[in-house]
Amino acid sequence: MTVSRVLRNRGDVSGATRERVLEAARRLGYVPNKIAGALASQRVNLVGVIIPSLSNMVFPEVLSGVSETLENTGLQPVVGVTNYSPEREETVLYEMLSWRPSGVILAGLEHTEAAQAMLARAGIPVVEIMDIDGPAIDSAVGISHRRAGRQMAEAILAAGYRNIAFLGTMMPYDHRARKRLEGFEEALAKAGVPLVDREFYSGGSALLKGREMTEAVLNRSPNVDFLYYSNDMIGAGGLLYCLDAGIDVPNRVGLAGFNGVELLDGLPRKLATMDACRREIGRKAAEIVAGKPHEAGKLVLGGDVIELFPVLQMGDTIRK
Amino acid sequence: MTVSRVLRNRGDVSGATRERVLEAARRLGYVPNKIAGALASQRVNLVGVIIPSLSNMVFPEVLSGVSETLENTGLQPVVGVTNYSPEREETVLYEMLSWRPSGVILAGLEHTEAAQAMLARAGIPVVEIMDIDGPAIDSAVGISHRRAGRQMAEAILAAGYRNIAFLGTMMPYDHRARKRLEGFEEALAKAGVPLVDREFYSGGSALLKGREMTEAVLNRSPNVDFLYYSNDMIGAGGLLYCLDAGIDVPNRVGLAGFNGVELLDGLPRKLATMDACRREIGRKAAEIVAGKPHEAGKLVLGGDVIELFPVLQMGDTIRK
DNA sequence: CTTGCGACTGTTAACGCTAACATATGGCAT
DNA sequence: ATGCCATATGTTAGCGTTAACAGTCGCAAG
Repeated sequence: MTVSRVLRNRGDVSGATRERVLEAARRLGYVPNKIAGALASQRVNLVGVIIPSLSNMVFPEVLSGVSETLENTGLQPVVGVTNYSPEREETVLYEMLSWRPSGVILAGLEHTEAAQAMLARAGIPVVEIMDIDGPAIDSAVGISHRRAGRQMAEAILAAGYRNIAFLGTMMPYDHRARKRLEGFEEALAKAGVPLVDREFYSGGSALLKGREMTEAVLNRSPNVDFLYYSNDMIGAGGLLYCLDAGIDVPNRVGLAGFNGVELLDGLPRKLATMDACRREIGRKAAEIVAGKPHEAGKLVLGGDVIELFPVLQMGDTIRK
Repeated sequence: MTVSRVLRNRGDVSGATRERVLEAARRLGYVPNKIAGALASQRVNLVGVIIPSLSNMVFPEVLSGVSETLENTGLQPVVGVTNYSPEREETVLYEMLSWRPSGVILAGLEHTEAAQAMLARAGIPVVEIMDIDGPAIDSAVGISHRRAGRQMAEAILAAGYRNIAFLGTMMPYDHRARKRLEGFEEALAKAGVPLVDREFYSGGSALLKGREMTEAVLNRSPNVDFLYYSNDMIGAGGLLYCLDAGIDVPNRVGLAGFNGVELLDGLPRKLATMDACRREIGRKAAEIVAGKPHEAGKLVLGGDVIELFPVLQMGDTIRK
């Protein structure tokens, strides 16, 4: 018990004993067994973070926000990756919940029924991030992708473009890209402007795909004067293609992406985009998880829904 | 006990009972408590993976390799990020070991003394990855960065460049970048060619930094005819800068990076680089961890050291 | 009819900690 | 001296599983 007290800095232990314990622990290379500790205390300092992918820069940045905020709370993030598969998400979630974490942060509002049931019964704070266009299980932090799509459409229309094409991922489970496109088309429709062309891809180097898709669209639909990309990486590829091909950007063709990735800063011309508040989302989500247990000891049922507002960055690829 | 047997598919249970158990579990939303399970069975299906960063594409790719291989073994990776800080690595490692994982995979051969002691005493497979230029605690999978630096230097010299500059990260703890530079300079020295200039950076958008550093170096040392970058991202920035500035690549100035990132495929010209075998390293490391326990039940002491050999890709930025 | 065995289910004692309570020890006011 | 409190340490009983072993039952072989 005294050892336990020393190692957790809890309760009174005399300086001399504390020293003796620490010295012995050091000498023996003793590492406490958190498994036993967690079982006994019914407390686990882990927070599950479930995201679709690590290979674009967006989720790692969310993760940074989470880690940053969790750092001083004694909580530790444990990440799981789903590859945009709902079944995989369910499995990962089950695995995580079986370790009884103090909270779960996961991307999106769409989950399998079983996953939703697990989350609802888990009795811990659950924060769904990135998206707020839909009902949340508990808390949510994110932006409205539908609104983001609308806003971009409005900006493009205001700049006078009328022959607009969409280029994006094929992933059927990238709900946020889907919602952006929906909002985008909705705003176009309201102005009586149809989407002239669309092109989808999956896998591969996004930058390269952006080039290829852009070439394909411009060849197929020579009258297109604006390309809206579902993410900045393919948008950057498209921009590089246009510059190579000597196409006048933004006069002959305008371009816009989504996310506001750092990479764009190094490009010859700045791509128009909307920053998705990734780091901020991570921070806020972590705050919710870290803050919840304090609230009167008993878990509050209805969670908070925090909407963030991405700002449109016009860059150099939409004509003024 | 019967429930435990059903849920783990172990031992004999009649079909009827099995069904009843599963149905009850479903109805109650029962999620087994792995903490208790792990304590009782002394088995934990987690593998700690400790890496310096998630924000360049290199470690996420290693992670993919690890996950891929672990997928069919019942083991689950748990990642920890150190931000290139040895102290943080020590903390993360301590935290991980306190959950008694089945193995640890961590980047690099350089660790604090305490961390080395913990690893040596942990009694589990330990795989140090990315680098093999130095003594390993147990197993290691990686490439020789010193050799990689040498190889690149030799290729550059063979192409006839003589006024060579190095551009890289400042991070004092990026030992692998340091070793590459050491190997590079060593090979140059052997040919009697000194490094003409060097420039370091830290933080910020790598692509943008690459541009800025390249501009700075070319202004400061106009006679420089080759730029060796410590990673592909800044190399790509440099390449974009040169193209923008109308500098003849590879004749007036040659360029080379390191890593072989996918991004390069989308660039207007292909940057010379060396692929660091990232995914393969992840796979091999995971195989070692997954394979170890089988070996006669008792942990083998001396681990394997697996050297991989990166291939030099000349791209379009070294003259033939 | 007994024996033995396989299929199935149950019992008991850990696993290594911590919450909660119990017990020493010493100082200080009464 | 007495009681009382604070400080310091010890004792006990779980936490929810699983390993190991102990039954029970039915059936086929001897």
